[in-house]
Order: sequence, then C-alpha cells, then structure tokens
Amino acid sequence: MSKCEQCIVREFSALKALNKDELLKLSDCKTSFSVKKGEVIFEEGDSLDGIFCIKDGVCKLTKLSSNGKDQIVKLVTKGELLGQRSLISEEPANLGAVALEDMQVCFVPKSQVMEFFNANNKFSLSMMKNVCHDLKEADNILVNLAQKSVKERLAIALLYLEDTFGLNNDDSLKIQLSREEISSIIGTATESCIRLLSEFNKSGLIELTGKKIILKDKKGLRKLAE
Amino acid sequence: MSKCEQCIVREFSALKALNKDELLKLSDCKTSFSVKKGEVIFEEGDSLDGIFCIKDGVCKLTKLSSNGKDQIVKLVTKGELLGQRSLISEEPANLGAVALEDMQVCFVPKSQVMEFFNANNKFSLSMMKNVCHDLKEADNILVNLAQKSVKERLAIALLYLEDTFGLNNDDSLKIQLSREEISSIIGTATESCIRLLSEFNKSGLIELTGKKIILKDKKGLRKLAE
DNA sequence: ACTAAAGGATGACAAATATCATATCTTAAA
DNA sequence: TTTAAGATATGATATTTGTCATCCTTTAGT
Repeated sequence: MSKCEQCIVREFSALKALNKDELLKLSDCKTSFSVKKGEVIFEEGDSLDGIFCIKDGVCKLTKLSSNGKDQIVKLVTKGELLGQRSLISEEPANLGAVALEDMQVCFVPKSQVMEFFNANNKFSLSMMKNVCHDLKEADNILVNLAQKSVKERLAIALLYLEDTFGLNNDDSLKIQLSREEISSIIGTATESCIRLLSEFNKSGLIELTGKKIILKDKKGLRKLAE
Repeated sequence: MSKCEQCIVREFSALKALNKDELLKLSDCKTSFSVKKGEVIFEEGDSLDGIFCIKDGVCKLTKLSSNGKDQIVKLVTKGELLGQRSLISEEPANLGAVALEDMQVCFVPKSQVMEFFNANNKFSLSMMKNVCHDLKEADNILVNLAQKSVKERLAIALLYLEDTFGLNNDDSLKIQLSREEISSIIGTATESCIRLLSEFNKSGLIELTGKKIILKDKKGLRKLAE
C-alpha cells in the first residue's frame, strides 16, 4: 500500500488541505486499482460510496441523452478527484465515468471523506471551490452550446484540448480522442465533426496525420473561437 | 428593519440551518431593497461583496455570448439565494442577474456569510448542496442543448416553467417571459421560438392568448420532450 | 387619445447541420 | 497474414435552424 503523502493528487485537489495525520488515515483506508482504457469507473445512476483520486490517466464524464447519444460533459485528468458532487449531494451519480487511457485510481470511502470534511475546514472549502469551479465551467460550456456554431465549438474544443492536456514531441495533441468522442464534446454528429476537421486541415488551421492532430494556426483557431 | 426569522428565504435556502442567535446577527447586518422589473441586480464580472436573499420575485441569470446574444442560464426565484458561487470561489460573478418581475431582496455582506460558513457546519453543507444541485442542473441543461432539437428544448422549457413557477387562475403560466427570453432559455433565434410556439398552438399542445401561455396537452409536450 | 417604440407573427430564403449511403483505411483477433 | 470489425472520410440529400424583410399588435409615454 503506497503512501498518499507524495501523491500527485495532493498537488492539485482538495487533498492538499489535509495534514500529516489525516494523510496517514487516508493511506490506511484507500484502495488502489487500475482501469484499462475504455473501462467504466462508474455509471450514471450508480450510488457512489466514496470519491476517486486520479493518480494517472484521463477519463470522460458522460451523460446518455434520450436520443441514444452520449454527451461528454467534462474530462477529468491526473491529479483530480471524481465523485465529489455525488458525495456532497448524497445522490446517485449524474454522470458516468469511462477511462480514455489506462488509469491509476484510488478509492476513498465516503465515511473517511466526510470525516475530513467535518473536521477540516480548509478541506471542505477547497472541495467546495472545486465544485464551484465546475459549475462555472458548466455554465460557460452551456452558453457555448446554446450560442456558438459547431465550427466555433470545434475550434474552442481543440484549443482546450491542447491547453489542458498538452502536446507530444511532434506537437500533436497528447490526448487521443476518436472523432466520435470529439463530436460528443462539441455536441454534433460524428460526420459533421469529421467534415469540419477536414476543412480545418485543408485551410491550414490544423494538420491531420492519422489520428494525430496538430494545431498549426492557433491564432486562426482562436479567432474562429471568438 | 424586518426580522429574518419568519422570512420565506429561511424555508428554502441554506439559511434554514441558522440558529436564533445567528438569525439575529443576520437581521442586524442585512440591508433590504426592492428591484423593479428589468433592473440589474449585478452584472457579469461584478465583484460581489455578499449574497442576495430573494424575498419576492424572480430573476434571470444570464451570460453574454460573443455573438452579442444573452443566454439565460438559470431562473432564480423567491426563497432562493443569489451569488453563492461567486462568494465561495472568491471570483467575480460569472453571470449577470436581472429582475423579471418586481422583487424584494436582501443583501448580506460577505463577512457575515463567511462567519456563519465557518462556525456552522450545517449551513456550509447546505450551501454546498445548493451549489451541487446547480451543477447537476447545469450539466443536464448542457446535455439537452447539445443533443436535443429546438422543438424538444421548447417543450422541456414550457414544462419546466409550469412546474417551477406554477399557474394563474386561468391555467396560464404564472411567469411572464417575452418570446426573446424564452428563446434565450432554449438557445435559439427569437423567430424560431415564435414559430414553434405558433406550431404548438396550432397542433393543440398549448394555447396562446396574447402573452399568456396555457399548456393544453402536457402529455403531448412530455412526449415531445422525451 | 395619439403616437412612437417595442414586441410578436409570418413568409421567403439562406445557411448550418443531420442523415444515409458508400468507400477507404486502421486495428485487432483468428 | 488474413480477415472482419470498427473508425475515418466524403458525397448526396433532407431537415433544421437562422436571417432578413415586412406587417400586425400591444404598450408606454406624452
């Protein structure tokens, strides 16, 4: 069983507010496991008995719409927590979580989180700020979905993916998403997304090489994104 | 200066978690004021030095998109609080608030809210649950905007307005929104919204009499909304 | 009561987006 | 390696939605 003290999740999440004693408790009660690409961490409607710490990898949070299509609501990556809203609300998960890459995850039982929550004001405030940040982001995405064209949303999404997940050595986006997944982020048909990527490619905004995407003209993309 | 003890906001918001002493403090520090229909309570980007309690009336929370159109992100009504996210995040308001009706509002300074927040665990947990609820709602709306047609979104919005704000004696929706505002909720052009309302009217789903809207066939609307 | 301004309605048309069909390419399993 | 399944690409077409113009109706102000 590894220690939580040096874990990357401590750097980026509410766990940074925990003191040494609390970290020891955390190490004791957590369970580690790995998740293969494509595997489900939890499904929409599941009751979560705790939160997940993402030590490595990226997953998507999705919701199935009644038209049968999945919408990606958020991508969650290394260093972040998963399941906070559900835990605080004491409600089943509103979104499902699926690994986009192989992941290393820890599970911390609800009882332990609530103990920190009640005992450590900094921890609860920090967690709250995360939820608030998510709310702000969700509102902003909501406005984009309502007011921007698919083309604009694609430009925004590509810039977001580069900013958030960075680049490989060849300047291509580090995060690997299928065309269908990109469509599911921007809320459009897969074919429309593919067509626009081709168009961006032809007009020199991006460069497509197989699955790889390189943002060639970020200024142009930013202008498109407005 | 009126007492907070009997205030309707206590019934529905995090204020229900305050004890008698705290309520007295609240009464002491709050300022009451009224807002006329159409007036701005705060604007996107404003730094809020506290939260607002809505004693009466309804307001819209909007965000201006780069295309020049306002998107209504949420309607907030009698009994609810305003500005919680901004307060917790210690960030400027992400959304602007404009009265849809004449309102009675109280303002509670940040210092006092934070005092309750730190001293009273129930209060902070309750407030957090509100933010979590907002997040869930925002995610759900986001999915609808991404995946549902304008017609479906209109049906959903009409049902929501009836459920949330109720009916007048003549069965018409109690909340009065302009066509432009309805468009701004469902994220479409005003003309498209007007056209669909006419269509719903002709097909017997709703009945339009001037500004009044009566949901005639809720079953049909629910089916449309899926 | 009159008038201007705003809101609402509708047609004609354009643009954006979805859908369906099909072809090609990639990947993983036998 | 071969093959099948899935992913990507693209054309043709249908549908949805937006835009612009115009007219009608209501509302607020003088």
